[in-house]
Amino acid sequence: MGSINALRGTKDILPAEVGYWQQLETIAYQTFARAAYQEIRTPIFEQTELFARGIGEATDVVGKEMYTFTDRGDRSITLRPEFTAGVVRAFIQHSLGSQGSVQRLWYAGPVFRYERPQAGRQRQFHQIGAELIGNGSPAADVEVIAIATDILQQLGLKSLKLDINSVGNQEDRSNYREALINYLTPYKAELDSDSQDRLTRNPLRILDSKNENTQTIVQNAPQLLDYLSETSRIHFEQVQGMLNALEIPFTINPRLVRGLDYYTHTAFEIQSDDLGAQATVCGGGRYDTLVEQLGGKPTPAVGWAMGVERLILLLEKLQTRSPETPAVYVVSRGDQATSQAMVLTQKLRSQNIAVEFDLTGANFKKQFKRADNSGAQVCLVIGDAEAEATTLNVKWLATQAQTTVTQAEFLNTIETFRAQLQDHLGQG
RNA sequence: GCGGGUGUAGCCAAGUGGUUAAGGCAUCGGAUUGUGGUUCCGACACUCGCGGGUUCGAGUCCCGUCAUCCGCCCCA
Repeated sequence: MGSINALRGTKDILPAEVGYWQQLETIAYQTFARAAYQEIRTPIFEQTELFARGIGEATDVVGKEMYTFTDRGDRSITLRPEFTAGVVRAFIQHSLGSQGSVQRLWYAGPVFRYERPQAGRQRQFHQIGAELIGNGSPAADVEVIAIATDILQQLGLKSLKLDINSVGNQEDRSNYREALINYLTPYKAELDSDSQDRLTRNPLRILDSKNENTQTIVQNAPQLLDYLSETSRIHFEQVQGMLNALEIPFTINPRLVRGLDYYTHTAFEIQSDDLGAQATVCGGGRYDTLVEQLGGKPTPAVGWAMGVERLILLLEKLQTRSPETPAVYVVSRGDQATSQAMVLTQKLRSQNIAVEFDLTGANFKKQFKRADNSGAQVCLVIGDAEAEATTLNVKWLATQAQTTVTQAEFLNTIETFRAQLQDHLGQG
């Protein structure tokens, strides 16, 4: 076949499933609006250095998953592998925090990672996320988590688990890192090969290895929570207290270590049991040093991102959504009739009634068959005879009841017609 | 990047080296040239993801490649 297909790891979102996307986007948009969050849109590509510095050179995302290329001006460009770095860059560039005010931001759009695709993992995928920049209180962490759980709940997604942890501040973490390396080094030979590599590069990630042997070794490792400073511990406890007050169930997972370098203090993840290996549906945390790291003033911040495709997978399992159907199907035959029918159709549409117009001019049998398949409640029919008399037939498909009215009268009583449609909708 | 499974029409598929590649759904045409959801008839894969090889003969076996799925890694 000489035809061209969508690239590996990319997908077309077809009409049959786009309803789920719209549902998700609508709910997210309304939830953000209620919480006084404003949308921000940043470029899809940025200087490579932004991500290298922001996400961390040692991370897998930067090390092996970025779509990086050189443009015609010899600049190194990268398709965004996540939103936070770009949003923070915009925050700094436009001095959004200059008044010392809090910025509550949300975003939605595609991101790109060069990975091997599997269920719930694509090379171009979509995220919806929130960033609260300029406030370091535990209440900020909780606000952001509450918005995430609110959205998921409105989507009707049950059996999701919220895990939280604290990775402390940078000092806590470097102390802990040292302790962990000291503990693990004697076992080095017994660790799985991935974990051996991570021992120097990113030892905290060894904690969540899936290798059984590694897990038994890690059982007795020192705990990150024991290395938290007084202020870090208090912060974490306050977060937990407020989550309890909001009756948002959570589990403390001391092994939860997120893969991006910028996290401090609170880290959290929301997972589903119904997605196989790619279980995380929402991930986020606090990142108090990132703004400064990217050249801004020291500014605390917290945020999360949701994976849209993974949520859609869950929604599809949960619901059978009927596709959008028109209320009215218009059938016509003959040039004059078709012209009159088109005028009627546009009038109805301008009155906010959903109308599908049959363009085929085929015999009435065919057109009625399509009318039936369309799911419309009512058929408007204009043939040669009706065109001659400037009338039309109104046929209710469920009852087969058909009446003839003049086109002028039909347009004058369009509100009555709409009410009849509502009645039929109501009977469902 | 590593390990394993799969790939026949728009969709679901039968096919286990031998004449013209079952069947179902959907679609289109007709029976019924102005009225639907039923029924009946007909059409719909010069070819089995793509390329090469073995063989008298390949959808079927082998190699490569692409895509997809599962797991690892990682993340949303």
